[in-house]
Amino acid sequence: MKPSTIDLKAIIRAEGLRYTNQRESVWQELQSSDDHRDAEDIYFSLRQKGINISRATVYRTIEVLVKNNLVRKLDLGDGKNRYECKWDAAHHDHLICTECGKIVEFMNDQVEGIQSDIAREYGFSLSYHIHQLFGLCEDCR
Amino acid sequence: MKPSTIDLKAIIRAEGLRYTNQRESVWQELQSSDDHRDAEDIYFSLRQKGINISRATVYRTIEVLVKNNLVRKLDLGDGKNRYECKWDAAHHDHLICTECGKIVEFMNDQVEGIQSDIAREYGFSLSYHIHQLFGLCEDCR
DNA sequence: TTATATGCAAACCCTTTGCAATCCG
DNA sequence: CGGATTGCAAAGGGTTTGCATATAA
Repeated sequence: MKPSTIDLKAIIRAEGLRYTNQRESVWQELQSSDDHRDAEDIYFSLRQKGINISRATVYRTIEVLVKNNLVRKLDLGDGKNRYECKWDAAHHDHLICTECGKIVEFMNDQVEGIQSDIAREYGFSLSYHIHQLFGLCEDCR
Repeated sequence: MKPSTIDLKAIIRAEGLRYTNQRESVWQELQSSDDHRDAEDIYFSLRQKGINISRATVYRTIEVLVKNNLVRKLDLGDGKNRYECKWDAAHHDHLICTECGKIVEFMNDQVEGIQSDIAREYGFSLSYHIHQLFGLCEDCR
C-alpha cells in the first residue's frame, strides 16, 4: 500500500524543480526520526554530519516539501515551527506535555466527523484543522 | 450569574500589583469589542483615543490580564497573537476563514468530552487545548 | 518615600529576502 | 549554456528587555 521509500528526485522533477543535494539531505534528515523537529535542529544535524547547507536553504527546502505534502508544518505556539514527515503517516493530531515537551499523536474518527458537521453548520468548507491538547504527561504530573 | 462588569482595580490589587491608567485602558479596549485583536491594534486604538501608552506596556498589560484569566491569547498561526475578552465568554473554539480572516466561535460538548477521554487514555492531565478549523466561509467559497 | 510601572529604543528570535556565486539539466 | 538554487548577511515582523524616569500607594 504505502511505498517503502519516496523518490524525492521524481517528485521534485515532476514539479519542474531541480533535484539537489541539499534538498535530498533535508528530506533524509526529516525521515531519519519520528520527532517533531524545528528548522534549527535540522540545520544543525546536517552541518554536524558534514553536509554543506545554509539555514536559508533548510527553510526553502522545507517549504518545497510541505507544498508537496511530504512534510507537515506544526505550530505548537512556542514561536517556532516543527516539521514532521507526512508521507508515511496517517492523519493525526497532538497531545503536548507542557513540562517536558513530549508529543504524542492521537487520532479520533468521531472528532473528525464532528468537525465536518461544525463546518457545515456554519457554512464553511474545511481545508485543514489544528487540534492540540496541552497538559502534563504521565511522567510529569 | 456573571458580573455585568469587572472591577479590574480589585483584581490587580489582589495580585499585589498597581492599578494604573494604562492597565485600565487596555482592559477597556479589549472589552469594547468582540473582535480578536492583536497587540498593534490595541496600541493604535488607544493612541488614537489620545491615551498615552507604549507598545511595551500593551504587551506587559495583556500578560497580566491573561494570567488573571480575563483575556485569552490566540495563536492563529499567522505570526501574531490575538486576544479576546474571556471573563464574560463561555469556553469556545474557532473556525477561521483563510480568505477573509473571519473568525466564528463554536462550542461542542461532545468534542470536549472526547478530548478528556483521549487525555486519560494517554495518561495526560489536560490543562488547555487549541482547536481551530480553517477553511472558506460562506461568502468566500 | 520607595518600589513598581512606564516609555523608549535596542535586543531577540525565528523566518524571509536580495544578490552574487554556483550548479543542475 | 542559462536559469534555478544556493550561501551569506541583512532585513523583517512580532515580542521582550534594560534602564532611567514617572508614579501609585
